[in-house]
Amino acid sequence: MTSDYAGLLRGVDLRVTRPRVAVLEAVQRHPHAETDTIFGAVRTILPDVSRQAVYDVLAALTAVGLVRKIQPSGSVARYETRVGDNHHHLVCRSCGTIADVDCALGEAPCLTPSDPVGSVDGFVVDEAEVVYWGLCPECSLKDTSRSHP
Amino acid sequence: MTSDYAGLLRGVDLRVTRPRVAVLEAVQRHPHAETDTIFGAVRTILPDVSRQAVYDVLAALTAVGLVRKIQPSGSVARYETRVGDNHHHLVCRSCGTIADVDCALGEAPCLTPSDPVGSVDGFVVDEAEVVYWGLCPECSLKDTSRSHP
DNA sequence: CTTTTTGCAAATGATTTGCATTAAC
DNA sequence: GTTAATGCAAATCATTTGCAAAAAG
Repeated sequence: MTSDYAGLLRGVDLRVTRPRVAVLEAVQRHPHAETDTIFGAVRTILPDVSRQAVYDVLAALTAVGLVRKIQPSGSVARYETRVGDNHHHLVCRSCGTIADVDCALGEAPCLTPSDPVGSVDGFVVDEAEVVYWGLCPECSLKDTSRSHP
Repeated sequence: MTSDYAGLLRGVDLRVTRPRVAVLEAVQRHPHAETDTIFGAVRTILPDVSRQAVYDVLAALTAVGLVRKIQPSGSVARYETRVGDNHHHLVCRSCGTIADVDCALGEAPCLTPSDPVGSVDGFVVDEAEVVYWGLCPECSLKDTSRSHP
């Protein structure tokens, strides 16, 4: 487990502050959490951090690549510390749960989305983002074939 | 070209109203347009439609599948009339332009995203949404290797 | 005529912005 | 001591909601 958060911050030339360490830890512990959850988790450790500080920290961490921001269609922003590898997400239409997928879905091979994948119609593509929509295990048991929760 | 908008509406049991026809036509003429653009286009035909009516119409049309709503990470909602086929999108990081991609990117095969693609980690997946991020032809000429516009 | 749509106005809610204060280095 | 981070308050802005008026079938 990478838990030397201070070291991570220094490694990217960011000042080590308690809010930053707390946010990093919160994101690590709550993968795919939205800001509100992260804010709550941070507050249990540092009761005085402001919501804006959390936004700012998340933006800073995202900018340097220590966390990844994900935001499937219209939903609120979510964050994860798993970065660098190119992985995708499964999103539950019913409860919003997100799970990681490595790259291949069943038999289909992935699209090698990391570094420059080439050009399409004159576009220079540098990333392929894949979101799989469906129902998570719990919801698919409940909702079997019904229209809406 | 499908331009029998009234017929399309009747076909899905939606009442034929001028705002609806105008919105359908506007989305047809401005693929990937955001609500504001659609609103403007509709207003050139029907100067009295309200913004809320446009939102409502778009929601209704989306619900019955006459238009598709797309919303790449955090950006505003956009709409297109190309529905039913499973196609993906190229999004320009710099100017926001969106282009359609059929399914394969260069050599990589697609992931057969339309109907049930199976289950992953207990998830029942019904759709794979792919967004290719990069620079459109114009922007890639301008921005060649510079950090930010 | 009955039900669906539209218009209007106000609310929501996540995120951003500007500036003074404070903490890191 | 400087510069970068934080706190605070107010602003933004797309989208939603609730209800009365108008139009479609």
